[in-house]
Amino acid sequence: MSGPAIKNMDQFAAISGISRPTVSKYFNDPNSVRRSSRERIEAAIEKHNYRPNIFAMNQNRALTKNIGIVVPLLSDPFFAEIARNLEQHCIDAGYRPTLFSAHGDPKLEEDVLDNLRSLKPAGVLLAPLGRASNNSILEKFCADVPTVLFDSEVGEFGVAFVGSDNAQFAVHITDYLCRTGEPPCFFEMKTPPNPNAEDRRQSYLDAAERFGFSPQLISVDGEGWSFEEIGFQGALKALSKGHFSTNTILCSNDRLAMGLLAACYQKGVLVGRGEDCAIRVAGQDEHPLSRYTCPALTTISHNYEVVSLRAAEALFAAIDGRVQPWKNTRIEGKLILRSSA
Amino acid sequence: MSGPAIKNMDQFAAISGISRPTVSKYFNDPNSVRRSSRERIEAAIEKHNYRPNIFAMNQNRALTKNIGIVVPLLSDPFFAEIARNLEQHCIDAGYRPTLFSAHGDPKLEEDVLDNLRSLKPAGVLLAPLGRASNNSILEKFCADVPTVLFDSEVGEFGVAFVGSDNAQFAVHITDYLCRTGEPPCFFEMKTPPNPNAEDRRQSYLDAAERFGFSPQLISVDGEGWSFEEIGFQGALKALSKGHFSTNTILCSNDRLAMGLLAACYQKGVLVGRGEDCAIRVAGQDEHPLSRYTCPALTTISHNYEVVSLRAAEALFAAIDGRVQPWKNTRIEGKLILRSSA
DNA sequence: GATATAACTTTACGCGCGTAAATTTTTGTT
DNA sequence: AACAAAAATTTACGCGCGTAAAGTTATATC
Repeated sequence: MSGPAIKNMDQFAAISGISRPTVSKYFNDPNSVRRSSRERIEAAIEKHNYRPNIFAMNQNRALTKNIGIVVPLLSDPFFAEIARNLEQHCIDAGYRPTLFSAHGDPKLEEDVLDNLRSLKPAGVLLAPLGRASNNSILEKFCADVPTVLFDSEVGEFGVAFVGSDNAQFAVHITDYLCRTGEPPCFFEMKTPPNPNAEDRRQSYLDAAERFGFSPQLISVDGEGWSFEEIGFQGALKALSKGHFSTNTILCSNDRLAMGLLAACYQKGVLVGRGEDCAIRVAGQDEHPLSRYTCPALTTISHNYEVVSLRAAEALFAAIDGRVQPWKNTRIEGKLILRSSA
Repeated sequence: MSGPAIKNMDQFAAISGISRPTVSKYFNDPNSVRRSSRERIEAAIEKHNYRPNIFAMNQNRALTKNIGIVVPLLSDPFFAEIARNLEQHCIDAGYRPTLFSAHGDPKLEEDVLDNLRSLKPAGVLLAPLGRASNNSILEKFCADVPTVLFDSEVGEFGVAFVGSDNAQFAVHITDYLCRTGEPPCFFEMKTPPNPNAEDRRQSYLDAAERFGFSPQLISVDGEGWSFEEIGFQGALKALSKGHFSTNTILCSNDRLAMGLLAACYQKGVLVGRGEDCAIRVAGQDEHPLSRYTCPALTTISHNYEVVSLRAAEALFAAIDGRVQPWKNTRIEGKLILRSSA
C-alpha cells in the first residue's frame, strides 16, 4: 500500500518532487499543471493515498467546491429521486454536494439555509417549501449565494428557475381524458403547501375552457405534507356526499390520488376504464409507486433527468461566472397511460 | 440588526469584552464558561449574529462535531424516515449531522465512507447496504471512526448494533395469522440484498415449527432494490402457476407486498379477510404508504423512534469516551392490523 | 478573612493550505 | 539556436481558530 502516512501537502510535495504551490494548483484543477507534473503527482497519490485536508482547503479559498442541495421533504420519493440526480451531476462536475431537507417545516428551512451559509458553498440547488417559505429570507439568501431554484417557483430571484411545466400538465392529461370519456373534475387541497398545485389548478381551469366543459373543483381540507392522508379523508367525505359530479377525477398530484384510490377501494367504488368501473382517476407526478397502485395510476411524468440536468447546468454556469439573465425553464411532462384512466 | 459585520473571533471577542480563548471555549461548550460570561457572549451573538468559521474550527480540533448518517437507499421512505429521526437527535445533542446515501450501490458506499473520513467525523451512524457491502472496508472504517451500525447487521464490529428484532417479527405476525385463519406461506426474494430478509425467513421457519404447520417459501427472482417490481413480477408468475399453497401470504417486507397486491389486483384476486376474499396478505416494516394500499396492509412496524434513539445514544456515549462492550440491541416490532389480513 | 479552586485573561504558537510576487526552468515556435 | 510564452519554483505571508502555559481574578469552603 504505502510508506509512512503523509500528513500534509508539504510532505507530499517533497516526496513527489514537486513544489507545494504546484501541488495545490493540481488539487484545484488537475489540468492546470503541466502534464508531466500531473502524472508524477497522480503516481504519488496512488502510492501514498494522500488527500488534502478539506477544512484547511476551504478556509482560505474564496470559493469552495461545496454545493448544497435542499429539498422540502426528503421522505417524499419524488424529492429523493431528483436529489439523487442532482447529487450525481455535482459529483461528475467535480463538486462536493451535501443534501439537506427542510422536512416540511419552514423553521427548519431557515436553519438549513443558515447552516449552508457557513459552508461557504459555491452554489446551492434549492427546492423551496413553497407557500410556507419565508420569501424574504430566501431572497436574501439568493442574493448572497448563487442559487438555482427548482421544482416550485416562489419568486423571480436566484440565478434561474428550473421546473416542470405544470401549466401544461393538466391541459395535456385533460385532453386525453376528454378524448376517451367524460371530462374530469379536479381533486386538490384547498390550501396546498406547494405553489405548483395552484399552477395545476389553473391549468385545469384553462383546459376546461379550451375543451368546452364546465370545471368542477373538489378542494379538500388539510394542512401540511401528509398528502395521502389528506386525499384519503377528503375522498371518503366527497364520496359519501356525492361531490364528484363526473365519473372522471383528475388529482392535483399522485400522492393525493393514492389517498383517493384507497378511499375508493374502501368504499367499494371500482376505479378504471373498464365497462364495470364506476370512475376513472388520474394523477400528476409519476410518483415512483404510482405503477403499483390498484389500479395502476395513469399520470403525467416529470422529466427528472432533464429538470435536474438543466438546474445543475444553470448553477455551474453561474459559478463559472457565465452570467445570464434570470430565466424560467419549464420542462414538458409526459403522459403515462395505465389502467386507472 | 447590527453594526459592522464581524469577520473573526478576535473582533467578536473585543466587542463582547471577553477574551478570545474564552469565547472559543464557549463555542465548544456554552456551559464551560462562567454564567456571566455566557450571558455577555450570547447578548453579543444576538446583536451581531456572529458564527465562528466552521472550517477554521474543524481544522485544529482533534474531534469535530460532525456526524455522518449513511443509509443504503434514500429513496426508500423507510430509510428517509429513520434518517430524519437520527438527524434530529444529532442536532439536539449539539452535533452537525450530514446525510449520505449509497443509492443501492456498493461502489458508492465505499465512496461515501471515503468522503466521510475527510470530514473527520466525531462519529458515524451507518446502515450498511448488506449483502453487497464490502465487509472488510466497513470493518476498517469502523476501526478508524466510532461507528454505530443500524438496520442491518453485517458483522460484530463498530461500537454497537441497533435494529429491529426481525427474528421476532415473523413469529409475531405468524402467530396472529394462524389464530385468525390458515397458516401463511412466505413470499420473499431468492437473493435479498438485505440480511434482515434472511432473519425474517428464519423467523418464519421457526414459527412454522412452533405453531406446527409445514412452511412454504415462495422465493422470487430479481436483484437489487426495486422491491415493488420484483414482488409484482414474482407474484404474477406465482399466481398464474398456482404456487401459493395456502390462502394466506406473509411477505418479507412491505415493498414486496405492494408489488404482490398490485399483481393480485391485476389478476382479479380479491385480498382481505372478508368472506368473499381469496387470500390474505401481510407485510413487514410499516412502510409509510402501507396504510394506503388496496386493501390497507396488515404489517408489523419498526419502532422508528426507539431504534433511532438507541443508535444515537450509543454513538454519543462512544464519542464521550464512555466505552461499553459491543452490544446488539434489538427492538421489538408492533403488529399493525388492517384489512389485508 | 485566609485559602483553595475554578474561571478567566494574556501571550504565544501552530494547524494545513491558499495565494501573491519574483525568479527560474521548461516548452514550443520561428 | 534564439526567444517568447507557459509552467514551476521559491519565498513569504495570511486565514481563523484551537490550545497550551503562565499569570490574574473571581468564587466557594471553612
